[in-house]
This record gives sequence, C-alpha cells and structure tokens, in this order.
Amino acid sequence: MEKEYFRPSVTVDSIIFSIRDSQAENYRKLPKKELQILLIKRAQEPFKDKWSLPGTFVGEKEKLEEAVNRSLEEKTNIKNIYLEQLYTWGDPLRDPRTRVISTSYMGLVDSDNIQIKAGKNVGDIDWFNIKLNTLKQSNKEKKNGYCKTEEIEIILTNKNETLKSKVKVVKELVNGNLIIYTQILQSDLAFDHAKLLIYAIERLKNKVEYTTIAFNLMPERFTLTQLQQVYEILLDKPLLKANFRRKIADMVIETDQQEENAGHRPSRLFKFNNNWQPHIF
Amino acid sequence: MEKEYFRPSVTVDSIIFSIRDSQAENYRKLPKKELQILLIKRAQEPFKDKWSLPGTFVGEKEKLEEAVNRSLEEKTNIKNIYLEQLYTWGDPLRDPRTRVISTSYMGLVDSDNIQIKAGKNVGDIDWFNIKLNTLKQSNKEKKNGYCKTEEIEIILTNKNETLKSKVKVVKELVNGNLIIYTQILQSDLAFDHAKLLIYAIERLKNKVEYTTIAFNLMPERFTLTQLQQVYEILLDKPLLKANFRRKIADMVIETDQQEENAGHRPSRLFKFNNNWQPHIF
DNA sequence: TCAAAAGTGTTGGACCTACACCCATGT
DNA sequence: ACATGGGTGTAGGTCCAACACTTTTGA
Repeated sequence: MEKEYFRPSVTVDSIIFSIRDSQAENYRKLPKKELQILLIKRAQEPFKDKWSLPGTFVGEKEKLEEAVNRSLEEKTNIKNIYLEQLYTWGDPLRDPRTRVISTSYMGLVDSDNIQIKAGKNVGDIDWFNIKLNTLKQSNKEKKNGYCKTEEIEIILTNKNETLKSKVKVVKELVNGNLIIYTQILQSDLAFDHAKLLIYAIERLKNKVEYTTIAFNLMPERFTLTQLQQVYEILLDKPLLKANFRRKIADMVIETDQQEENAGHRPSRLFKFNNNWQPHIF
Repeated sequence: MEKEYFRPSVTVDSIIFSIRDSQAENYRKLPKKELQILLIKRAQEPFKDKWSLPGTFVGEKEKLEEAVNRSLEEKTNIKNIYLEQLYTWGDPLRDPRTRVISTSYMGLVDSDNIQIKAGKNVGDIDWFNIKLNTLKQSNKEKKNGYCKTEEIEIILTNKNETLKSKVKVVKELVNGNLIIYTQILQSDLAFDHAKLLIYAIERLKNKVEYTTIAFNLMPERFTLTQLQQVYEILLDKPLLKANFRRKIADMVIETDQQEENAGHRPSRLFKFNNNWQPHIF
C-alpha cells in the first residue's frame, strides 16, 4: 500500500564559535582577541584523523535539536548553550559513503566558562583561530543584476596545526534577490565542512548588527571595552568608543564592580540587561 | 564495517505566496489586495482530500532545491520562481506514517503572471486568502527575560471553502536570544503545515523591511501605489505616500508608460531597478 | 611622570515622520 | 463639479559619525 521511497541518512553538525584571548603584549596593553571555532578530530572513517565539526546521525525518535545537544554533550562535553538552526545541506555527493543530508546549527559560547573534553569517537578536540583571506575578487554586471565572485582562503590554527581551505563564493543578485553558491576548491576539513563554516560566519556577522547575539560570547560580567572588541572582531572594523557606548547603552546594566591592577584607570564591569527587548518582540 | 544508522524519509515543502486582488468596489476605487497562499488538495493517504502545501520526497540523486523545483512543476505547473530555504522540521511525530523530516521553502510570485494547474497526485489546486486573528495574548516577565504566548487563528479562504487552524506560539527571550516554539491546537491543513505556514509568514514580514523581496510579488511594470499596497499588506500597517516614495525611490525606475481609464489622474508605471544593490552585497 | 585606557560632550549631517498642499482625470 | 487617487514640498525630531577633550590608574 505504502510506496517505498528512498531514505537518506540525516545528520546535524554544529559550528561553535567563541572569542578568545591570543596574547598580551605588555603589562599595559589589553590582550588581543580573536574569533575561534571548536573542532574535533575524527576517530573513524571516512576522513579518519581529519578535523571536523562536531555532529551526529539523528536518532529514530529524536528531534533535530535533541540530536545537536546530544552530539555536543557526547563529543565535546558542552551543554545548555545557545544554538540556532542555520541551513540544511543536501548535495547528493557531499558525503563519500552514501547520501547524507545535514542540518547545521550555530552555537556561541564564552570559552572561559566551559570545559571542553574529547568524547565518544573523538580523537582530539581543540579551539582553532579563524582567519579569512580574500585571494581573488571579481564583480560582473549582468542584465538583471550583478555577479560577484570571491575566492576565500580559510586558515584555521591551533598551537600545533594549520588547516587551510579554499572556497569559491559566488554571490548573484538576480532581480534584487541575493543568491549564493559555494564551492570547495580545496580543504583540510572533513566533508564539506568548509562550506558550512563560511555560511555560519556570514550569518554570525549579519546577526550581530540587529540582535544581542554577541552577548553569548561574553562572560557574566565584562567591561565595555571587552564588549567593543567582540563587536569589532565580528563586524571586522574599528568602532568609535563614544558612539559604541551610546549604541549599546540600553542593553547593559552597570554593576558596582571594577577591574583592577590593569596598568591604567580601572574600568567598570557591566552585565547584560535582561529587560532589553528587540524591536520585533 | 559501516554501522547501520537509522534513515528517515526526507521531503521538501513550499509555501508559495502571492498578493492578489479581491474586489473593486466602484469604477473609481482601487481594487483591494490580499496576501494569498497556494495550496493543493491531496489525492492520496494520509490526509487524503485535505489541503496541503505542495511538496515531495527528495530523490536519491537530487539536490533539495532540485526536489522543490520538480515538485512545483509536477504538481502546480510553476517554474523558475524565486525560492528561499526557510527551516527544517524534524519532530519525530510530525507525519503519522513514519519519520519524515521536511525542509520548507518560501516562494513569491505575481499570480497574474503564472498559470497554475493541478498535476500529479493533486486532487485540486487553488489560491487561498490568508487572515490571522490573535485570540489570546499574554506577556510574562521572567528572571532572565520575557515570555510571550499568543494563540493565533489562521483562516484560509477560497471561493468555496474556509480552512481554519489554531496555533499556539510561544516567544521566549532568554538572555536576549529569541526562541520560538509553535504548537498546533487544531488544523484543517494536512500534517503540521499550519506551523510551516506561520513560520513563513513571520519570515516574509521580516524580510520585507531589509530586502527587495516584495518586488517578486509585482508584475514587470507597476504603479507606486500598487507597490505601496503590497508593502502595507506585508508590514500590516498604513504608510504615508510621500515617505514611502522617498524610501523606495532608488529601487525603481520610471518608465514613460502610464495607466489610463482609471477614473482619476493617470499614474506612471515603474519597473524594478536592477542596479539597486543592498548594503550587504 | 607618563603610557594606556576609561569615560564624556559637541557638532553637523543624514534620514525619518507627520502633515499640508496642488494636480489630473473620467464620469 | 467632484470624488479619487497621483504627486511633491517642508518643518521638526531622532539618530549617527567624527572628533575633541578630561580622568584615572600602576609602574
């Protein structure tokens, strides 16, 4: 009675971002911060010993969000974090084994506040620094819009390793509609995870401007300069202090604590203002 | 060697919107426009003879976008339209037969420009007018944010039928992160399609403000008042003419054509400006 | 004393809102 | 003539970028 349809495997993968200190230059200067991503080293084929996004197959009686949370806890020891569904990847050839459709989720954490640990089927786990280089760029005018092609090099580094990927991103504007194609030219990451990463970075940068998403990357209490550093990294441009502070004034609450022993005037600590409501709400 | 994992079925479903005239009152007044959605009547179990979103199972060697386009062409006769992936729905109980995971796509068309036709496995096809009523509403303050609960009645009507659904939408603001749960209380639509519809409407309304998405609903040439009507329907509020025109001035190009026989001063026809670039591009 | 960062005030311009007003047409 | 919509101008307020300036600390 019931026709037999083709059944693919379905997985979830998570792109976990954090913003972490690299190094302080001297006692006076503030430590530099950088955008980082959490990767795990695969213990099994395919892509054995390759670094990859933490993910898992979706269980028979499991919601997608349940699967993401389970995979994070099992493989990385991360629980109860902010997660957001991004996109579903269904290219028939994206997994060499068999047809696997994957839904990607983005998570943002303050890495000082969590303890990562390599879990089930995980060879290794680490934070990797993210650097993007635009190698080539072209901009063509077409009859119903524009076509912008970029070749982007993704360089991921931890203390010992450097992972490189090269991705071609074609952004087309067809009758005002933005259409994006991505193609992996070369990648040290498993599967098509370089694509998932590029997409997540793009989304993260967009959402910073109109949500309070960046506060997920902050500790409970923070200075306004720390917050500004995070915004500057995500927006990828320097901001003017006075203007930044006016802009985020309503989203934070002053505490009576201060940071000390900093080699300069102590800065006040702030916390997120839970009474803040976005315009949409 | 390869462990056997559970495999669900995977489908794609499309929410196709259009803005269509309802009725003109007299020779002078402009026709009223309303937001409508394209539905098909199922010819097979489950939910036989129920109205539903056009969708299909994803084929073995088919991309998700290929599956959406195929299903639209096969079932509704629609080709080459603007489509956008929205969300992937994975609740284990959303299909009574077996585990089915579905990715929803949103499409926007000018319905005067396409010819719909009931295709394969389609009992009937039609445009339904969309009306949303908020039945109940509550707003609770919590220690780390807010919780807003809404009971929404969705009324879909064509010439002969009225389809009602009732949905409970819980919007929570947890440390600044907007989390939305939806629950179907009652629905005349097949499966959980009322949920997919509510989600798509929300997304459509949001995107109108910062994209040129609304132009997909317009014919090739249009008057500025027609365009304003579309914006007013999507934003669900009246706009001031002078201000609206200044806002969209750069997105349109004046043509030398005019509308005539309208019972009032003839209005100039405009077309979309393909050289318009959004800030992000 | 002084480098470094904390923190605040001012000014000009861009943009948005609200409202007022005149124009052209078909019946 | 007049109802109806087409079309434009202006005044006031808000918001934002850019810049200048003062304050406080630890070594």
